[in-house]
Amino acid sequence: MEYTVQVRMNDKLFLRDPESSELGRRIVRQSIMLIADIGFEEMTFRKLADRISTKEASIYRYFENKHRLLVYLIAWYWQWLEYQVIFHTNNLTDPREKLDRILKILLLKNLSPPTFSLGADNIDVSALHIIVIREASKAYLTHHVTEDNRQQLFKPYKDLCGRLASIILEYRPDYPYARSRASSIIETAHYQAYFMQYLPSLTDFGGQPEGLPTGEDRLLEFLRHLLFSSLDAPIQ
Amino acid sequence: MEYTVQVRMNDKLFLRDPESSELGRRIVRQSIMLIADIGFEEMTFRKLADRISTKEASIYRYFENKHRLLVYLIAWYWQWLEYQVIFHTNNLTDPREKLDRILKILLLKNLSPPTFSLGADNIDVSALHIIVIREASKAYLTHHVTEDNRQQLFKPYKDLCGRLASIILEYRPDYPYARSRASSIIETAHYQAYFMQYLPSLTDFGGQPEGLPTGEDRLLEFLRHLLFSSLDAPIQ
DNA sequence: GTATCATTGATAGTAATACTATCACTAACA
DNA sequence: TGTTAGTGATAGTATTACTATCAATGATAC
Repeated sequence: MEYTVQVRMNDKLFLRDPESSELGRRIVRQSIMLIADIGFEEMTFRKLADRISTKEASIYRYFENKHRLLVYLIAWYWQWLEYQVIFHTNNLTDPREKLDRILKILLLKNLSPPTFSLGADNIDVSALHIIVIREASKAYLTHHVTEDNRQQLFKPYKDLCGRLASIILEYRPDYPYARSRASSIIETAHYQAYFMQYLPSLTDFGGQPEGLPTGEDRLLEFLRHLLFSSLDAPIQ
Repeated sequence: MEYTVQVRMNDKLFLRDPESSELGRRIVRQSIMLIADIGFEEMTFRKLADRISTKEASIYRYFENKHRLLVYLIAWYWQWLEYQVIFHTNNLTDPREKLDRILKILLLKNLSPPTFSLGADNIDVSALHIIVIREASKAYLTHHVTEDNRQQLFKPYKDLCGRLASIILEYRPDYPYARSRASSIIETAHYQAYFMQYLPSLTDFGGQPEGLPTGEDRLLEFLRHLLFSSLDAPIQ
């Protein structure tokens, strides 16, 4: 039996629910491939329309504009990731283990099999992960953050951070920066992954000599050290 | 006597050196005001030209395109910041104190007086700081990072991170993640400052009740704790 | 079976953007 | 006095980010 857990997306994110039609699903799935491929700035609704043999105007019936489509994809990813977190930490009691597991999930390691991937069929989560790393900050680093935030567009990200923060507090109840710690470890994970690939001199995970741990593994080690050193240190 | 230390910018960043003419300087200074005001996406060379009473084509004689102008501004900021770091840590011997000082500089606290501001006259560093927080990542989160990187466009940022990394190693010679620690603390400083202002629920620095430290002060405390807990923790 | 309704295809069009090209003018300089 | 660099002024192009309209289609309701 296959479990596919549908994500309920905020309906401010779209004009017509893309999961409600075949065309809508193609828009979402193929936009992920296209953006991962050529980047968000270079992606246009015309190129996307050509790719899925439809018309620009049809895409506009689902998404108000390009930016909303990006926000939709990112929001979907965070909801998917929160589900992964819930799923993989559910049976754990030790908060340290939970945090450790979450770090791996952030790097898309030890994924649940596709059977359990959230949302309907065939969303390429790896491609989406690439997009999140390179484009997610563009979702909120805009002149209209406040308005977008008022429409709850960033709620999935906030929810994930909130969940992570509460596990941090399980581990260390008197830690005074739980929310900042949560958001900063997530951002750091993505930034370092990006730097590792494109600006490796900004990291310590550059070359991968034979027999040694890969960049990804060392990044994970770094994040672990970063997170637990801050949570284990005395306050003040 | 006034010291103005000229920044020598990478000449790949511009077509004609904007510091070499009055118009060029107006372009740089007013673009800072305009971008800080309306955001990078909304800024156009036409609006900028109108603002300084020149023509679009004249701006294109200095900067190849909008993105290069952004990269130029960001690069200028990093060079300015590195100068601040050198200046303010020069007389210190204790690496811990140096690091502490650098965190303040990252938040633009305890600035050197305008007398010592690097570069020619009247660059509004506070406005530029706002731009760096909101737009700096757009300088490298592009599809053409690799090409831009090959042209050394990000050298100022790398230099700053390198300098910070070497001070980290002064403080803790066997710390294995000096470069990643350097880049991540800088990114975290900016992200948290942004979140604090626009998405405060992602931080712990939201409301500022009377008599308590301001958000900025608590952010600084957080960064201090984050940095030193990681550098003081045992490895493995 | 027919009305109607929602969805898409197809075409067209607009305002703005991101440039490029050209040429005349001016001030500096050689 | 001639040359040149820099700028102003105007014009123009390709593309983008949309909006509008209407016909074709296929499903559903009666």
